[in-house]
This record gives sequence, C-alpha cells and structure tokens, in this order.
Amino acid sequence: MQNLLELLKKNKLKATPQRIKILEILFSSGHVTIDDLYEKIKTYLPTLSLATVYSNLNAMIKAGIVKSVKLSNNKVLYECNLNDHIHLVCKKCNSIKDEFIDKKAVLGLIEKDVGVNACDMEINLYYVCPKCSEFE
Amino acid sequence: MQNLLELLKKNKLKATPQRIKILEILFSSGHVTIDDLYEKIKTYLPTLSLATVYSNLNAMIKAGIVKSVKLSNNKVLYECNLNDHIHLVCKKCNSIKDEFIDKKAVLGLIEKDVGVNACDMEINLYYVCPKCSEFE
DNA sequence: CTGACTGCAAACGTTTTGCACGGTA
DNA sequence: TACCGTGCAAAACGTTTGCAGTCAG
Repeated sequence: MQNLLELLKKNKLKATPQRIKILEILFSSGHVTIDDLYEKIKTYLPTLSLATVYSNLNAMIKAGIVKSVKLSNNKVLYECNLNDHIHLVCKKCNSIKDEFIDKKAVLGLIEKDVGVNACDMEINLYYVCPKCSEFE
Repeated sequence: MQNLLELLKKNKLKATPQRIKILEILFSSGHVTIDDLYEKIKTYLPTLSLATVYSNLNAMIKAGIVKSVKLSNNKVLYECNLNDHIHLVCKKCNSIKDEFIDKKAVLGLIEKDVGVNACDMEINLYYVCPKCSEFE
C-alpha cells in the first residue's frame, strides 16, 4: 500500500515490511491488543519477533502515527491515530466499539469548565453491549 | 473513620485495618501509584505486604469503590471512585491533575450522538502543564 | 556504505498465585 | 467457629534491553 509507505517516510521512519504490515493491520482492525496484532502478523511474517512489534509501535507512537489506549481492565489497545472517535467498552465482555462523535463540541464544553487548552482528548464510555444485555 | 467502615460493609467486604488505611490514603491523596500507597501505609502498618495491597485494591475495584487508571507511560494510578472528575495529563512530564466538570452535560451531549446508555465515562485531556510550558 | 532495524534471549519491574496462619463477623 | 483476609515467597506476566547480524536509504 503506497500511502502507508509515504506515511512512514513523512515521519522519518524507515519503511520496513514489518512496519507496513503493522500499519495495515491497525488500519483494517481499528484497534487491537499486542497479542492480536502479533498473531495476525505472524501469518505474513513468521520470523517477526514480539520485541520488534513493541519497538515499532513505540516508534510510531512517538511519531504520532499510532496511539495506545489503556482500558479500565488494564488491557492496552493500539490503533492508528487518524480518526476522531471514542470507545464504547462493554463492562461485561470488554468488547470495544468505535463511535464517532462531535469532539469539538465536547471539548468546547469541557474547556469552558476547566480553563485549559487541551491538545488531545480521550473518551471511554462503559456500557453493557447488546449481546451481554441479552443474557442478563 | 466510621463511613469508610460502612462503605466496605455495604459492599460486602470485611473491614480490616489494612483496607481502611488504603481507603483513607486514597481519599486524601486523590490518585496514587502502588509504590506511593505502599510507602505511605507502611508507616502505619509496617507488616503489610504488597500482595495484600494488590489483592485489596482488586477486591475494591471489583466492588466499584476504587478505580485504576493506566497512563501513557504505563504507570497505573489508583483512586477512589466517588468524585466526578476527569484527568488532565501533561504530555511532557506525565503529571496528573484532577479537574471537576459537569459530567452529566457532557454525557448527554455524547449519548445524543451515540444512542447508548452509558454507566460510566472516562475522560482524559492531554495538555502541557504550566511547569513544562515554562521551559519550552 | 552506513545507520537504523530486526530477531533472539535474557533481564527487568510489576502483578498474581499458593499456602499456612491469623482475625473478622 | 467458619471463612475471609493476611503475609511471604515464588511464579507469571508484559515489556524492555543488549547485541550480533541484516537491510533500507
């Protein structure tokens, strides 16, 4: 995918096959745990090491391409940092759904209370997903 | 402190001195790391073990009395889950400031977009704290 | 050609576990 | 008294590090 290659170059990161594959998976999956990510990549790049995945994620987080989100169950998710979305987290099964909201309106409302200029905002809503509320 | 004792009993947790002290510190400190917490408790309860602190925190998290927050530097903070506040996290030094907002208004704004009833909401604002912006 | 990236193994700090003992309800 | 909670040590877990070899620019 040409644009991923350029995305890396634009951020002064070498475009290795490992990094491109990591980004591809992040783009198509929305958000994944390290284990999911490692599992999925291994089918394409069997020799890839977990340490490399970590170091690449950290490098791309530093560059601002990737974002990590820690949920209340202390699991960490990685995702690409392009879309303006929040997370709906199911309290029962920990499944996660992306949801798009008017972040500017929310940020405006909050900044009025707080009196600070924020460069980023992270919102997680905890709820019970449809599947889990069926079996309550 | 009588109300802490009742808070534990109400949630079907035995009111041991260790748990009461943990809650006292969480209440007075806002949010603390495990190390801070352990350090502070040890002056009152020198025989306390770290494993006990962990198991008590986990028990109280399950009961909903305590909450844990994982920051982008992978440090975990514990806090009591009674106040309606959000976190201002400094992007440079990772310091954290509690800030109180009108959560209901924010939640209302978001739920309108999302069409879901949330039982809890977590908001983190990333900014540059006054100390760090001095030395930029 | 050169510095950055990879893969591996070992190290690291944090959290959990198993078990005997002790204290709360 | 019965059971939950404690303390200790060891194990497990997720992540980082160091290093030799490799590859992208």
